Amino acid sequence: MIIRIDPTAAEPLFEQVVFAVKTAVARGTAKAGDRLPSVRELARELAINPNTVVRAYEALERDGVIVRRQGAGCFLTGRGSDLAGSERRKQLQDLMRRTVTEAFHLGFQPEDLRKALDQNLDQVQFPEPRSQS
Amino acid sequence: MIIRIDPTAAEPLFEQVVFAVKTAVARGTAKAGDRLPSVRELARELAINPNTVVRAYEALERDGVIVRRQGAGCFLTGRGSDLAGSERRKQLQDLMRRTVTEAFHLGFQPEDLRKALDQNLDQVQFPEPRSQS
Amino acid sequence: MIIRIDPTAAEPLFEQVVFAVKTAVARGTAKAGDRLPSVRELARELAINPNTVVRAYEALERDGVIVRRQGAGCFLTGRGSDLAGSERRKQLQDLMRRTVTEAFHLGFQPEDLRKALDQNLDQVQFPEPRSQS
Amino acid sequence: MIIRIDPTAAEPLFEQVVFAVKTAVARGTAKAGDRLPSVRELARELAINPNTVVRAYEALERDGVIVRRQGAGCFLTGRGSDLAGSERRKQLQDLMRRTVTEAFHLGFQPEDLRKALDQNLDQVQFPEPRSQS
DNA sequence: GTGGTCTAGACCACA
DNA sequence: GTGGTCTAGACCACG
Repeated sequence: MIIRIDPTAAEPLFEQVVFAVKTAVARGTAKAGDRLPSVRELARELAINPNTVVRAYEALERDGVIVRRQGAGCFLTGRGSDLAGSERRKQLQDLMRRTVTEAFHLGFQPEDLRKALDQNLDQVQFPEPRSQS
Repeated sequence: MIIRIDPTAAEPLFEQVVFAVKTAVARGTAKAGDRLPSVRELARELAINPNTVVRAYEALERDGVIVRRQGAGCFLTGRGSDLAGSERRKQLQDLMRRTVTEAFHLGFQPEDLRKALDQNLDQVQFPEPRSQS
Repeated sequence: MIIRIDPTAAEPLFEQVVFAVKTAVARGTAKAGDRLPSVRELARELAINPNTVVRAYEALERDGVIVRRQGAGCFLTGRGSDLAGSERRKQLQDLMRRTVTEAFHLGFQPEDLRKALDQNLDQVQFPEPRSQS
Repeated sequence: MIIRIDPTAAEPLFEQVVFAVKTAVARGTAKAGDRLPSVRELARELAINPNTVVRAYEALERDGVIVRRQGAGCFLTGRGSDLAGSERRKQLQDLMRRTVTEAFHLGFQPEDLRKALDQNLDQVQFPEPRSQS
């Protein structure tokens, strides 16, 4: 898995790592069961503090994206959010509401948003929808 | 203008205020020229420190949403963003990429995102697209 | 980077800091990637309150001159302004109109202004104009 | 003399009035000896508080642009700054240094500044230069 | 009355 | 250690 971060960006480094891993999973670059680089290894690669990597992995485990197995390393789970349905729904709403509001203030029109959404959807490998449920 | 915040939320108080104002503008609840509550007034209403409101209003002015006029008050501008086209474009991409990635990890499908987008677009009063100018 | 301020001047302290940093960048005394003094350090040096430095750094970040990175420090970007062309143009006009008008009332002649402009241009390290890109 | 102000601008109203008068003088729209509108009259015209006009006229008198004669009104002087030579010089330098520095950070090149200066000089009616002195 | 600036001092998040 | 947020309270400038 290739993880790249921009040390000059305003976003905290550990969040950049978290987002990079999530992006890799979403794009299909990494799959369930894959092993993440060790904390020390990734810290060296990215030239950042190991504590920063630890914090990123903690956040990823909290979000259910990885599991940390003592001594063995960190592994990608089959993306599973263990949130209740109502909470999941609310999170999507919050994300989209924020995006739409900010885009409005940037002067975009509905069509711009729909186009941007479709472009980003194209880059993500969604799983086969489970017929019902 | 009604502004509500949640003091228990993780999001900083001043950012909650910023977003509340932006939402009000986007929904058409507040229009260009409208005056915002005074710093002291809003601070009292929300039971927060006046300086926190000041920071929120500063951020809103930075984003071109309001102007602050000493002695007179703070007013909605109605102007859009002053950013260059390339920067605007990049910001929309970042917003949408983040939303799509997070939604993927929450287990949503493309259709869920399209539906959520449309629902949120319905609540926003977009300006008439200017054909020329 | 040497930053000096005059506590007796009418100009707000944080604006003096902002201008001092911008001047250092313009003169080539400080370059992209350079780290600014930490908030506490500069506050101690200038014998002002840390919050005043924070306000200055916030303004510099708003203007795209620096990025502030939590836990790491503040760094010069080297990026230019993100403003749209029309807004950039307007700001230059406003600056120059103000200068010409005030100089007129100070009794200067056009030649004095041209000379003053050239003298100041000499002290600034302008980037190579990019022919393409 | 036509004086117009923009109540939505960030610049304080009284400063806008001051600058409008100075601009009128510089452009030759108003000449030495001309009488300014009375405080009440201008306040009514601009729909602003009379105290704001009073403050503007005080500032103009302080700058030597007008004289206020009890009972008779305010009159334009033949633009005369009573500053010492060194102080005059310093003020021009400060104005130009500020303009050049800000323009640099807006991404302009020396040629842009020279052009902007010449454009603004063209609109100002400079007096015949006194041969020596 | 309004916002603008500054100080003082606290606690938290990031590297 | 760094910056980020929040509180408390002062005094000044503008309308």
